[in-house]
Amino acid sequence: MDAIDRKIIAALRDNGRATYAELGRHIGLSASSVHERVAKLEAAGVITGYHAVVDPRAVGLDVTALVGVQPSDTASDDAVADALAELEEVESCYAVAGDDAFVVKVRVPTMDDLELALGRLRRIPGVSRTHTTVVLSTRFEGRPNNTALAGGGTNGT
Amino acid sequence: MDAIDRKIIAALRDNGRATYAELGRHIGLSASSVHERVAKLEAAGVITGYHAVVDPRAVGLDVTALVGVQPSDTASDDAVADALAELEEVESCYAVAGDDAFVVKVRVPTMDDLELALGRLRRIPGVSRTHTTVVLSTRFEGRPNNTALAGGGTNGT
DNA sequence: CCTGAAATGTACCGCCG
DNA sequence: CGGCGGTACATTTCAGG
Repeated sequence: MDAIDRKIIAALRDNGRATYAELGRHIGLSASSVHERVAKLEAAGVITGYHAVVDPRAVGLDVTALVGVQPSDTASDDAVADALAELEEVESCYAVAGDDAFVVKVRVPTMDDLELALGRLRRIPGVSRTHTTVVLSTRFEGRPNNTALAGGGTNGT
Repeated sequence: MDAIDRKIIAALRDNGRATYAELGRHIGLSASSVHERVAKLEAAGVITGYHAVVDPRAVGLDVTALVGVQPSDTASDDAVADALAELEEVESCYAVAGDDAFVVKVRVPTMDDLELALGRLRRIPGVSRTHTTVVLSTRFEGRPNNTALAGGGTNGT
């Protein structure tokens, strides 16, 4: 993982559909070399996938909420996390330090759906309490973070 | 925005580098038709971009935290949001209802860097208080949510 | 890491239902 | 209007050096 890999990663994070030829031109490498490096980055698990990003509101997901989930002592965290993963409305799930065991991001079409989703959350065996923070607006999200990339990386290999 | 568009969106969210030919085969449409539909979805702002997803730990971002930010009364929320956007460590920023005005997701290499980042956060003019929740593990993140896609769409046009 | 060449895919055209 | 086929062009994806 050298400076060229970091450039490739930055470029692909910016435009996941960039062609290898395009990347090569931008970096000063042949398309085949870029292809080979990308394949290695994928195989090494550095690049985990490519995804189209869809405007949530354009597909009717107008309500976002961050929900703290507090399990009762009787349930294992893993079991609760698995149950959370079953709920389609739960987009992300973090195990956290602090008052709650998990914080999840929920996205639903309407407030009514949020109420339904929270009901489903609370019906999960072992969930004793939820603490909901409604998102009023998303200022920015999933922005590239090159702190480590620029700083010269760790050695994954 | 019909059922075919929704299939295309779902497929591209799953694999953002899928070729038009591939999408066409999977859906039962010619590559040119898929190309035209995707172009329209991009122009309409439904698909906002394509991005490679990088394993944060593979690039040395080992620490994640959710930070509630409480501005003082003297600063406008927009000014604070702009200042938050200046910090590279801040990956996402949500304006929220509740005790805090914003919740931001911060990613940094180490705990020391988290301390530094929180210091920078608090030095933003108008930020009076921060409340940090350290993420112990990311169970899943940015998962597709087809609640609305499946449920029949809104009319963006 | 590059060159070269065959297979594949894209992008744009007019045409059709 | 949306979908289809065809074609020149670009890209991918091998081989080998």
